[in-house]
Amino acid sequence: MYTIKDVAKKAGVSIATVSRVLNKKDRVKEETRQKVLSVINELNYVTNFSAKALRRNCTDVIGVIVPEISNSFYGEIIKGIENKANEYDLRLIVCNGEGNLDKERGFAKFLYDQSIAGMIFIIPCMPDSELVEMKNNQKPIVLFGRNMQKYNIPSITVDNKLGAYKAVSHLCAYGYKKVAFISGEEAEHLYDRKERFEGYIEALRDCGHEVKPEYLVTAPAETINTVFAQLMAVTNPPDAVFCAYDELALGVIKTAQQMGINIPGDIGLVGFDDLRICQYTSPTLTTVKQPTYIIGSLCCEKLVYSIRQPQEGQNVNLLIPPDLIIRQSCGC
Amino acid sequence: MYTIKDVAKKAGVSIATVSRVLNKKDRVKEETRQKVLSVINELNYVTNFSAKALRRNCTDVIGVIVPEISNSFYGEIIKGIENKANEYDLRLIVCNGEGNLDKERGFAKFLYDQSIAGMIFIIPCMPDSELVEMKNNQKPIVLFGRNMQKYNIPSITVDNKLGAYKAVSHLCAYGYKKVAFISGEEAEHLYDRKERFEGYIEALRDCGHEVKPEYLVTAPAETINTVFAQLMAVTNPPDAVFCAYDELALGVIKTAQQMGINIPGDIGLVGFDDLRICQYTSPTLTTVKQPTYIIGSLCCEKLVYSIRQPQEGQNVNLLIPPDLIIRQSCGC
DNA sequence: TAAGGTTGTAAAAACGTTTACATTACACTA
DNA sequence: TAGTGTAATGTAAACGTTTTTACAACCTTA
Repeated sequence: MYTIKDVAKKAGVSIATVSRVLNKKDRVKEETRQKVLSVINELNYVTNFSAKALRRNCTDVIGVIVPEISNSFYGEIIKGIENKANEYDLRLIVCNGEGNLDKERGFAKFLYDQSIAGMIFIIPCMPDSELVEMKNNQKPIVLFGRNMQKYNIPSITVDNKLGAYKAVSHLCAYGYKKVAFISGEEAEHLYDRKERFEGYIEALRDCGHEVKPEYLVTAPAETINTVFAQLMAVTNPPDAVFCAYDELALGVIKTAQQMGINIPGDIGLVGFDDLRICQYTSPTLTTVKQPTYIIGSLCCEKLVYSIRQPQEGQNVNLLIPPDLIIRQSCGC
Repeated sequence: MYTIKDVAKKAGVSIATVSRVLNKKDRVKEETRQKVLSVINELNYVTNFSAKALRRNCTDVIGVIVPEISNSFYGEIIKGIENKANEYDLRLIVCNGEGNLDKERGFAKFLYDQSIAGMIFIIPCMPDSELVEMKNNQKPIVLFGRNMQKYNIPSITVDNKLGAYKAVSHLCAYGYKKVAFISGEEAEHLYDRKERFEGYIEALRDCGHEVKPEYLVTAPAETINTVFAQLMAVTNPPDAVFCAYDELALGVIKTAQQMGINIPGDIGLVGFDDLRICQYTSPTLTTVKQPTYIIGSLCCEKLVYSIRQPQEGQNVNLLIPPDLIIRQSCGC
C-alpha cells in the first residue's frame, strides 16, 4: 500500500504537490500534474481516508437512521440514498433505529462523534428539539417525514393529507358511503398518521358524508384481526375501509379471508404506502404510492447540497404529491 | 470536542496513561485509572476514530455486499449482521452489489482501500479466484451462499439440496406425481439454483417418479407468465410445481390467477426462501425457509472471530438445514 | 545496603494526510 | 541589469491517537 510520499518521490515532486493534484484546488503546472497522475496510476495509489479525515476533521461518510432496515419500504429509500451517495463519492452507514428513541439517540450520537459528513433521518422519533440541537451541532442533517422548515432544517415530506384525500374521495366517487378509517397505534412522532386522518375527514366532508366515530379505529397492527372483527360487528357496518398504512390493510385482507368476508365484494379497501407486496396480495391492494427510491435519492441530494454549500439556506421542505394506485381491492 | 490531551491534562497524567486506561491492555494503578475514567466521563470524551484508525491502520468498520438492499430477504440478513456488529462495537457499511460483478469488485476494492476490519459477501457473484485473492489480502472475509472451506475461507451456506428435497418429497408424499421444476435464469455464481435442482431430482428418484425434461424450466423471472403457460400447455401437464425461488412462485400465483387455474386445487405449488410476502399471497405459499436474521448474525459472528483471532483456523463452512413451512399452496 | 525485579508513568515517534507559509523560478518592466 | 509580481513548488506543522522505549519509584532478597 503506497502513500503520498511514495508518489512524491517517484514523481520527483514534494508531497504538497501531489496533494494539490489530488485535491485540484491550487494550480499545478499541467506537465507536473500529468507526471503525478501517471505515477498515481502506476502505483495504484489511493489516499488513506483515515489520515484525510483526521487532518480535515471530516469524513466522506454519511449516515442514515431508518425505522426498520428489513422493511422493503425503507430498503428502497436506502437504495435511493446509497446510489446517489456513491455518485458523490460518499459512503453510507445504515443504522436501524427500530422506532426506538434511545437507539436513535445512540446512533445519532455515535455518528456525530465520528465526524461524519452528514446524516439523514427517515421518519425519526426524536422530538423536534433534539433534531434542532443536532442541526446546531454544525452537522448537516436532512429529514424525511417531518417538516422542519421553520427551524431551517431541510426536509422532505409526502403530502399525506392529499394522498388520503385522493384515496377516500376515490372510494366515495365509486359509491361507497360508509368509509371507516383504521390507523395504527398513536405516537407523538407519527405525523403521517395525523395528516392522513385529516385527509380522510376532509374527503368525507367534501363528499357530503358524515364522520362516524364508530368507524374510527386506532390500534396496533398486531391486534388488527380482533379490531377489524369489532368494526364489522357494529350496527350498520362500514362498506369500505381506508387504512393509514399498507401493513394494516394486509392484516385486514388476512382477517377478512378468515372471516369469509369478500374484498371488494363485501367491503372496499384502500391502503397507503404501496409496499411491493400490494401487487401480490389477493385481491391486489389499491393504495397511495410513496415514491420511495426517489425520496431516498432526493434526501441524499439535499444533504450533499448542505455539505457542499453550508452557508446557503436551501433549508426548505419539499412536499411530494403522492399518487393513488388503483388495483382490485377497491372494486373500482 | 475534547481530545486525549485534554483528558490527560485535567487528570494530571500523560496521554499515554489515558490511552492505557482506554485500551485496558497495560496495567494502570487503580487510583489513576479511576481518576482518568472520571475525567473522561466528566468531559464526555470519545476517542477520535480517524486518529485511532490512522495509527492502528485498521478501522472499526465492517462492510457487507448484498445483491439487493431493497429486498427484505437481504434486509433481514443485514439486520442480523448490524445488530451483532453493534454488540461488538463495530459499524457497518452496506453496499448494494446488485448482482453486478463490476459493482461488487468496485465496492470490495473500495472497502479494502479503506482499511476496513473485514467484509461479508452475501451471495457474491465474484469468481472463487477473486475471493481467494481478497482473503490473501489479509482482510478477514466471510461468505454466505458459497462454500469455500477448501480455500480456508469461513462461510455459511443453507443446505439447499436438503431444502429442495424436503419440499419435493413433501409434495410426492401427498400424492402429487408430476412435479415440475421452475428455476430462475442460469448464472455461474448461483450455486443455490444448482443445489436445489439436485434436491429436486433426488427427491423424485427416491419417491419412484421419473424426471421429465418437459417439466424442467429455466427462465428469468420476468418471463414467468409465458413460461408457466407453456408448461401447462404440455401434453400431460404437471400437477405440482416446485420453484427454486419464492420470486418465481409469486409469478406463478399471479399467472395462474389470470389463467383461471386454481392453486392448490388444480396444481400444487412450493417455493424457496420464505419471503415475508408468502404469508399474504392467496393462497399463502408453502416454502422452504432460510433463517435470514440468524444467518446475518452468524456471518457477523464468524467475521468478528476472524478479526480477533486471525491466526486460529476456524475457517470452516457452516451448513444450515432449512425448514419447510407448510401453508396453503401445496394443498396438504 | 546493594543488586535485582516489579510496577506505574512519561516522553516521543509514528501513522498519512492537508495547508499555511516560505521559497524558488521565471517573465516582464523600468 | 536590477527590481518586481506572479505562478509553481517545497517545507514543516498539525490533526489525535497508539505504542515503544526509558526511567523512576518501590519492593524483595541476599
